Amino acid sequence: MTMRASDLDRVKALPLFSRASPEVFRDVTAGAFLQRFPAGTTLLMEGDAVDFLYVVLDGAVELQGSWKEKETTLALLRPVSTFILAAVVLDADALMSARTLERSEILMLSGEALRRTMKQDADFSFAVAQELSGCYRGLVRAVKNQKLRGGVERLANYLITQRVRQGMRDPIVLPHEKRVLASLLGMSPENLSRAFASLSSYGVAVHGAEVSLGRPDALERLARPHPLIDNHMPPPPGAVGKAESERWATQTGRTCGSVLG
Amino acid sequence: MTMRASDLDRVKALPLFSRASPEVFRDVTAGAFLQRFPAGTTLLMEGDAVDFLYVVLDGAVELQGSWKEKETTLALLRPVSTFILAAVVLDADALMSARTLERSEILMLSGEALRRTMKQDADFSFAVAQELSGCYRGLVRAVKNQKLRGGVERLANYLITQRVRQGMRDPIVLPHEKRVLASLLGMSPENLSRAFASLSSYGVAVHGAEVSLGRPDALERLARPHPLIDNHMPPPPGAVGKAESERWATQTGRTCGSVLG
DNA sequence: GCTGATACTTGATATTCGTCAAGTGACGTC
DNA sequence: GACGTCACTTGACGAATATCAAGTATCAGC
Repeated sequence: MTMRASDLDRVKALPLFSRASPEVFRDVTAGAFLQRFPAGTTLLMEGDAVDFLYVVLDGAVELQGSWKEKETTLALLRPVSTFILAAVVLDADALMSARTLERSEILMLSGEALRRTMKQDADFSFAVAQELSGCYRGLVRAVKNQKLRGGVERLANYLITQRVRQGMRDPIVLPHEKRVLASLLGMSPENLSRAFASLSSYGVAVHGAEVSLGRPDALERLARPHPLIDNHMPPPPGAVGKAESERWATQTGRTCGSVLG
Repeated sequence: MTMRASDLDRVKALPLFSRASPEVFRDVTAGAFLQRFPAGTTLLMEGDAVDFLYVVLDGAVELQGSWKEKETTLALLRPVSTFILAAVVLDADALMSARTLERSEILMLSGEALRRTMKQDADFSFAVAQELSGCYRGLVRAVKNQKLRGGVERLANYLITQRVRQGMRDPIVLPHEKRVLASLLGMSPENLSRAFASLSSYGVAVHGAEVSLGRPDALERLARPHPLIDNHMPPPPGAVGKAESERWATQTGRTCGSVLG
């Protein structure tokens, strides 16, 4: 309801739907609705039944997991991204919570309609499988990043990835609060500060959310970015999904959440 | 070639294929071949192009990722399991290496045939999407396990999961070498030894590959297993896939690798 | 301009974890 | 039966990381 045509176009541009026939797109968006949420709203709790496929059209969403009073960020989503596709396909409970980091516009598509459409249209099913494959590979990268690298190395690679995504501009700007970034990188906020400090000897200078990579070459020798972990990409010409991203191996997209930042 | 009918039956029983029509199953297994490998054989290297969907029919396979001379185990596979489905669907390079831990029988299905069949049959495509969703959720669990728990906690939960899978028998038997287990749990072999030692105060006694959980209740209070991380399951009545496993939320299967052990 | 809240930083300390080194034990070969 | 290999264990040490505490900075609201 109350959905701009331009919003629908942006959804249609997602790799999930870009090759779908008009009928399939109509079926899948039937009964969909657009909703605005303030910052800090919990959209979904771990363990909840999942009835919708969510699409972030504006704002920012954090996916997090928790255990024993501890929380960790699993992914940070910016427009245009979908999330919890896997739970929708299996009609299962959510494995992570989702909360808005800013005031956000979220499109909600009926999970039941999505599953029904999949069973009727092989091409659409295939597109969903491709999307899921991209998400899966994003997580494989995340596990490798987490298990093989130390905190400083994760930060260094994060900065290099951001530099590529932001079109090689020099002062890159951190897209999220540092405490959220710390959680994504798997460290305490205090340690993130110290990690930034220890990167100063490689030319990194921090001023608020602006980070200048003074000597990218030196930083790169430390970070040792690797295409099978970091999935660099050119600055998004259009909305690109994880599946596309994974196929070209030199891009990364928005769909399903940039698990590595 | 030289494939027993019972082998084909076991493949057909995989959730990926169990609901497939005879024609679909014929198409997907066309040109497939069965191969025997000795222990320690590398089936696939990180970065290699992936031409086949692999199915472990006998033996054991380790999936690992590497960076800068370091390696880590991402999953351990026992029969009947498939692997690198995501790379096959996207026709992309492998993000992990695969090597046999024992003498193994591996069935190799043409990736091209699989993709072609998916585009022709919506039901099969849907089954693939379900399988991928299960694999994705397995990885989400793995990331949460890795980021939220310490080494001893990961080991304790691993032991509890094994106990459930092995039908609550008391001396459980570790299904893999301790060094491999250590890599899966994200710690050094030395630290795994120490972690076992520190669990002795909770009743855990180790004799070679046999581990007795003397006081499971005490261990459980330390481990705090959680259904949104650990995916316990009854001992496999038949081959069950990650998708099924994820749907019922109280099972776990073989397909795509038991990422949590 | 003051004030409170919040994010961030910095230091001190404790815990976890990896590495190096030595030693034990099981197993297979000769 | 002696020997070598390899997995595993144990101890000592250092590096990485978390935690607690205090201090700084920024910003919104009064």
